[in-house]
Amino acid sequence: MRASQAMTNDTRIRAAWLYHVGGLSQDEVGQRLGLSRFKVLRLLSDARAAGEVVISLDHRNTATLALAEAVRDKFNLNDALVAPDPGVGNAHAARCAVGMVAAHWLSGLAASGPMTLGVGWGRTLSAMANALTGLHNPDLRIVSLMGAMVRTGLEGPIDVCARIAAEVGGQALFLPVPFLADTPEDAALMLRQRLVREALEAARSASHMIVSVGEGGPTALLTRSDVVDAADLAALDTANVVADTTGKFFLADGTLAPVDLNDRTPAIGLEDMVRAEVTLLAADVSKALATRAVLRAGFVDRLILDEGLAIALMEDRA
Amino acid sequence: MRASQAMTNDTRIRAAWLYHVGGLSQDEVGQRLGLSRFKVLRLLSDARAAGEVVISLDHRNTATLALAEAVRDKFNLNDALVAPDPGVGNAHAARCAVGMVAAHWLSGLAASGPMTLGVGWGRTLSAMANALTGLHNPDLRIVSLMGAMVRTGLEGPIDVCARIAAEVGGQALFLPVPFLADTPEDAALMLRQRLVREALEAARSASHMIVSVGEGGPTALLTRSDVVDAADLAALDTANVVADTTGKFFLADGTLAPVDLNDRTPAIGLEDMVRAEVTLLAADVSKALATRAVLRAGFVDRLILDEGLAIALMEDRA
DNA sequence: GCTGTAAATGCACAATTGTGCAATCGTTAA
DNA sequence: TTAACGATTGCACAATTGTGCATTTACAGC
Repeated sequence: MRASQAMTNDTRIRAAWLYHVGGLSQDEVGQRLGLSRFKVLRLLSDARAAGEVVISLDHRNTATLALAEAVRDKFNLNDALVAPDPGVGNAHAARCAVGMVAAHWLSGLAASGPMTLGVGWGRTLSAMANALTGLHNPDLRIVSLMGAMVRTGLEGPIDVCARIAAEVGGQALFLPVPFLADTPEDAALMLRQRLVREALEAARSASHMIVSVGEGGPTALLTRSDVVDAADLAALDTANVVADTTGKFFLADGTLAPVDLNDRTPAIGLEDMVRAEVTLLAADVSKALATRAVLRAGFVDRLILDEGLAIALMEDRA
Repeated sequence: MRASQAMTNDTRIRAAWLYHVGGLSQDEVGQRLGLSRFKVLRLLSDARAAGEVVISLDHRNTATLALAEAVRDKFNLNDALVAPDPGVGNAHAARCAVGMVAAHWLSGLAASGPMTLGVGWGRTLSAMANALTGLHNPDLRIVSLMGAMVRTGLEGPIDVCARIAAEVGGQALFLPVPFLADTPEDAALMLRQRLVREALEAARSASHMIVSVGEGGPTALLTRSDVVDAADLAALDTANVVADTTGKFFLADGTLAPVDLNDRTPAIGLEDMVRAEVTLLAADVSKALATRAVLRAGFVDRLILDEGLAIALMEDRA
């Protein structure tokens, strides 16, 4: 956010309308609003960053439809959606693409009737929240499936959950516990708290869950968020953990890793995920190994991924 | 649509992704897809025209919120929504703006549960169909409130109805009669046909209706669509008709005009509109007179209009 | 095969948009 | 009051995007 405090949202929104709807040039917008062209330029990119301007686009083309079908069959899924290759090798673009497709799918799913939706966290889910538009359902309950991080940006469990709820006009529920407890006993104790149990109950009863896959390794977002310390990191490494979702760490064969971290994350259990209809978001080829591991765990019903990752998975690469 | 037949949607969609999601320049997109920059340029504008790329933006700013409240109070409405001024004086931009706000409102309204939605026709409703995205509700029934035009573009009753239904994944129902019958008796006869009665029944039972306001005068879309002939036009003129909706022609004071045209348009009746929750779309200051007339008729619950028209209405202009 | 017509393409040029950087403004701390 | 710092602004220039028009291509009718 570059704009000054004095420059209210109003100017930004007005500029965005003049530009995008009215089709005026930035120069003309500037004249009309009494601003320099440069100010308008910056206002417009702020508006995009603030999510006041959302572009959504069709993703159905024969290549991705065929890929989706192939992925669905290969991994025995109910459904698979493939976002077209955004053309740049970077993971950020892949996350945007997957987020956009996921947002569109969610709009269709959650359009009607009351529903409890469990959500994970991460940059891909954050991208989905960004792309979410048009969905408005006050009877939607968005519940975070795991504890909170102390310091994150827009990607933490609470942030993702709250942003989705705000956009759809529904209710947000958080699990009021830290993402990671110091000991398994502490984690269990936290989950026994009355207020926590209430939220946990809601999370467990979610009919649909949307989670994303983490790499579990030292480069993953999780391990870079001050959540796991050096000792835990070493434990993950020696145990050969390759993936994580919803506070669970997995080995390449899809089994839960024998690390005590798995008992120290106060969150819903695997059995809850088996019960619900789980949609996994996976963006970027770098997630190939991790995605395969989570899929092997057997609780995923629907996979939304980008074209590059889909191809990698089909070719048994990386 | 400029693209050749051989150039499938695939290329267009792929180009749009590379450009909008991937952030590549048109040149880079061209290289990657083996096309010239110019081809890409045209592909992109086709994609926008085809509704494959939809941009939606926030419209809430203090100025329009205040205006909306003022309009609501002045005309005793349940609700009013004001789209920000798109900055160019032309009516097309105003229609886009109103369409966008209407689409967003509709997404919220029709997100959940089964519902029958009656729709009118015209360029503003067409703009709404264009801007509609994210709404997916197979239990939605879209029914046209009036007969069909023989020759229109994307704005005719059938087209608007079908496009909305296609976008939301719902069912479309048409009134299988011409917009205008030769005599009142013919109109009545048509409405007695079994198949027509069925559709009419659905239209009458619609809980919500979205219609737009026509000017009724010689410059209006209706009078330019080959529907009304010279004699009818003269009748409208001498009767001082200033507005029309849903096949009804109104005088400035909001009463039905004493012209036989009002008995020759096979459509739902005024009493049906009183029963339902009616949303009126009105775009551009040129509709000020007509809008006021329709509002006086007393069946409108919600008004969605653009800033310019709202100001004109508040100032009792035109 | 030939020809006329319309669509599609590519190009030169015009307009718009984006970027790095230096100048300016405002604010805080000495 | 001044020094110092960061945020904001505007500018020159670079890159990208859009347009009118001439040229090529595709194709239907003869």
